[in-house]
Amino acid sequence: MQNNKYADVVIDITNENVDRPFTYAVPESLRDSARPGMPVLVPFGNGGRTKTGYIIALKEETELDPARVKEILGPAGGAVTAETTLIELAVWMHEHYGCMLNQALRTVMPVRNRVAVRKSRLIRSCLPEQELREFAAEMRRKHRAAMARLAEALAESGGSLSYEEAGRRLSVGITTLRSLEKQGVITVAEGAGETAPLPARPGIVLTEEQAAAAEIFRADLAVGKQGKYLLFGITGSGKTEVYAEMIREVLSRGRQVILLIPEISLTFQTVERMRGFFGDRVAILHSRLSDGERFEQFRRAADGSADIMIGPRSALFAPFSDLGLIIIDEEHDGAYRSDTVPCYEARDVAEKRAEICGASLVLGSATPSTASFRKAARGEFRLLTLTKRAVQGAVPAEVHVADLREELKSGNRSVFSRILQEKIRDRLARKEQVILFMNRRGYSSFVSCRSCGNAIRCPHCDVTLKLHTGGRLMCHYCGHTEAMPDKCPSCGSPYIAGFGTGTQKLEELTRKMFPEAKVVRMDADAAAGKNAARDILAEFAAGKADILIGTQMVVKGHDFPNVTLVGIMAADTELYVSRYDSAERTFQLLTQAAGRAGRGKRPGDVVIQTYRPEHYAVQCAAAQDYREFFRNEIAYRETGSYPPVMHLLAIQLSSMDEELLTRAAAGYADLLDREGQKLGTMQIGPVNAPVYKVHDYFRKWIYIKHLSYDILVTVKNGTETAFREAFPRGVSALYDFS
DNA sequence: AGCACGCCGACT
DNA sequence: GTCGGCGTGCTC
Repeated sequence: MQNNKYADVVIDITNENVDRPFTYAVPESLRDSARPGMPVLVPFGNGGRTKTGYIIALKEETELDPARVKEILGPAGGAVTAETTLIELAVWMHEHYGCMLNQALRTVMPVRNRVAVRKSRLIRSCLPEQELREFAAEMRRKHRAAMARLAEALAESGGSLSYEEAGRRLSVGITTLRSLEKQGVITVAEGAGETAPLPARPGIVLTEEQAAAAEIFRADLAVGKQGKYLLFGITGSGKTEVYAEMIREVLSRGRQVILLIPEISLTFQTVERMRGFFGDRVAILHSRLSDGERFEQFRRAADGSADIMIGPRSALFAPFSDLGLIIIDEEHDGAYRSDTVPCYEARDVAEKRAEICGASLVLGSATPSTASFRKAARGEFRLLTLTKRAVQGAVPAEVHVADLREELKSGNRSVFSRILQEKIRDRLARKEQVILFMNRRGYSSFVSCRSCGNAIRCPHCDVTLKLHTGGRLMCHYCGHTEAMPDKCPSCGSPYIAGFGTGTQKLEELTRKMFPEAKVVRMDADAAAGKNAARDILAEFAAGKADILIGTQMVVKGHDFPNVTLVGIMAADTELYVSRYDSAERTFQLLTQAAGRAGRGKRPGDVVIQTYRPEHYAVQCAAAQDYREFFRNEIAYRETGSYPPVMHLLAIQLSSMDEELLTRAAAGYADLLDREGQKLGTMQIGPVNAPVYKVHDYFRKWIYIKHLSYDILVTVKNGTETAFREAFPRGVSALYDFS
């Protein structure tokens, strides 16, 4: 039976009117190769213009008048045919996120033209090229350290080591080892080698806990069960080794694996270790690959020359033919949420893809998202726990909370609490290192006039300008800069000054307070300047500086064994942001920052400075008690009817015309009200976005809540068209479900 | 999204 | 008289 005469093709045009399949005839030349998931060129419209489309189904007949059916012109270049399972996934995304079919298809197509235009162009952060170079440098350092350890071991063993012994010393896999042997660096003892071909057995020894977690997974696989797991393991408990063991199990059954990581640059270590374990069977995606390089990585997944795809959320769509496992590392990370249409959450899409493909799902974190931990608590995910540090002798840091209100009362007006000052002095005396974490870059948080109180604002955004060193004022939302004026623009008074503290001012204050210390700073400004990120971090890692000051950038991933003190200067900035998940974000940040101290064998200290020491996010982070945090947080979500207890549809309306936006938002709210009456939704808004104007665009939000996710999708689909008809231009709407 | 078809104002 | 405005309507 030749079921391929006609094809259902979704045209790549983003418009509701054409958001459906069109039937085309498959030409003789494509009868063999046409498959669902294939990108094709087709004539479309009265003008017969050529458009790209995606075959989503093949069929033998059509009810259309044959004279009206046009023929596919040929395959569209530059893309790999998607797996049929990915088409199913795209259809699900279309329904689940209320986006158009072509948008969903574009998202799952293995290679497409880059369209990743951020909807809010925030300040450029650390340059990716620099990040990559920095990682390369870090890897070289790690390699050197490993070689030193190995040399020591070799000397002890009299020159030859078994693979297993060498692997244990180095904490690496056999593939690495083989290449070392080739280079003549090591000699492997007779008969000690592993004979198994790929997948290579990772040359690691699991701790009891790690082995137990891996064994639960293995036992499920052995009886053909594709489970969903939450691997909840404290910082340093060795989740990566467990992943490696799980991956090995799945590969040995001839199936493929996707490993998602939040950002390649910050988890370079994980990537390198996986490459060490599994060698050239690993394909890697990252943001700096050219289209051709991306294409190559996806092609390797499609043609079977790679079994493991590691990358950010787009790696989720790797075109594997028999996907057996999806792992999401650091599953709580915000980078797993797409900020372009469709605004999908990689965790949820991964769960769906795993279901479609009959694959297992593993989410891993030291601070699981409230949503995932709730699923584990309700038995939807199997909870696997790692409670002990894998490194022998590593001690968890001791956490101190400094109440900044008390400091002020006692007359301490500096940004350093007394306990932090004391501990910094102690570390300087002991030649140990310190990280100071400050969540605000720039010099001052705003500049205002002492005479009239006027604060200088960005002309394009609804925020104050931040003072940076060199007398420039900068907008952290749109990047606008201007010179610091010498008198108040509104009253002419010369008494204008910066208030509040940013990283640059903190650097200055630190130098003043600890003149003997060598201080370096690492934030978006420093990383973009001539002192590139890698130089700063390399300098610090090499012990050439005593104190590192930085934003989030310094919190993630980096491992500095000589750091025994972390100071979190203002732990509560996030808590003042009106988002239902700000406590969760605060807790995660504090826990992660605390994890930077005491990575080695020396005991570490963390000082959390805050105006809200009583807040449970601060308390639980200080006590390093995730479960207690979860209990508090889920209770808060229940009382506020927030996700994951109820589902939330956030509709963002934006326009350059404020008056039009106000009318459109009111009109949309009416529509939603009428629709919602029938369906029993809760509605909030329209309200102005927390930052009302960005880049000259005004933004308003409308929130809809309901216990049923599907009801929210129904509401969206039932009102969108009417809204577009009422306000055809000048206002854009963005839909975000959670 | 585009492009065609279709009914009303100021220009060669 | 015709060139051209952009309001509906359709695209396999």
